[in-house]
Amino acid sequence: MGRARDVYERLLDHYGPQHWWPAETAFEAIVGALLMQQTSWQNVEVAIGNLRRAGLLDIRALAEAPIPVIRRHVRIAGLYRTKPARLRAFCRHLLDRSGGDLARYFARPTDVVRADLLDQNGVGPETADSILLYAGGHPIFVVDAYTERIGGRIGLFRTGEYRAIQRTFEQHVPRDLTTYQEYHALLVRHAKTLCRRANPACAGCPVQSLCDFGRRRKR
DNA sequence: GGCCAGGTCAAAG
DNA sequence: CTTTGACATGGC
Repeated sequence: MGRARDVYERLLDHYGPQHWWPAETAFEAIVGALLMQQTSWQNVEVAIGNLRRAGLLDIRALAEAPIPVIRRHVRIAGLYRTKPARLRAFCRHLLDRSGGDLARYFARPTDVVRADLLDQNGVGPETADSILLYAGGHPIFVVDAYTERIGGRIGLFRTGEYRAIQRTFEQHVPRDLTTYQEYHALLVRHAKTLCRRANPACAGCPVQSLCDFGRRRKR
């Protein structure tokens, strides 16, 4: 067994299941993923609440809404000059791709959907994989800044290349939807509690000796 | 006040 | 092909 899997067990033991992504529906998960970029979840939550109250948490409604209107609701999530347009364009794409039927949209091989997602403006590897994993039910490992930082720090991989990091996890962790969802969630949870920035005292850390911030780990 | 947050994209080197 | 800058708000 690889260490990537061992780390997972420890994080799960320590924090328990996280039940991510915090979204009611698949579409909400998509909106969240698109808004989440480079912002805090708290702001995204507010933005989504705004959209919901305005009746815009709906593919068709969002696809037809004027940019300034969308902007008013999601401004709090930052990057308000790019996110609203990307959000709307994405909805329009979903519509003419599958008539807004998400189940149908995702009902294709993972690589095919992934490629289609990456073609959309504002959708990079992480956002695409988050959407696949949390909205589409596709078992694919999400690599975010925390994954790279923590994983690199504890020596799970050397590279900084997205696909390579992803492969590392997918090779050592059973290809299971819930497991992938939990692992990602646990890494975020862990980063937010103990491993944020350089934490000199990492006592009580669930990955303990592996979580050695500020110092190169010896092999 | 400065730095950062669950990135992405276009322009340089 | 790798690195760098811009994007923008809110919280600590």
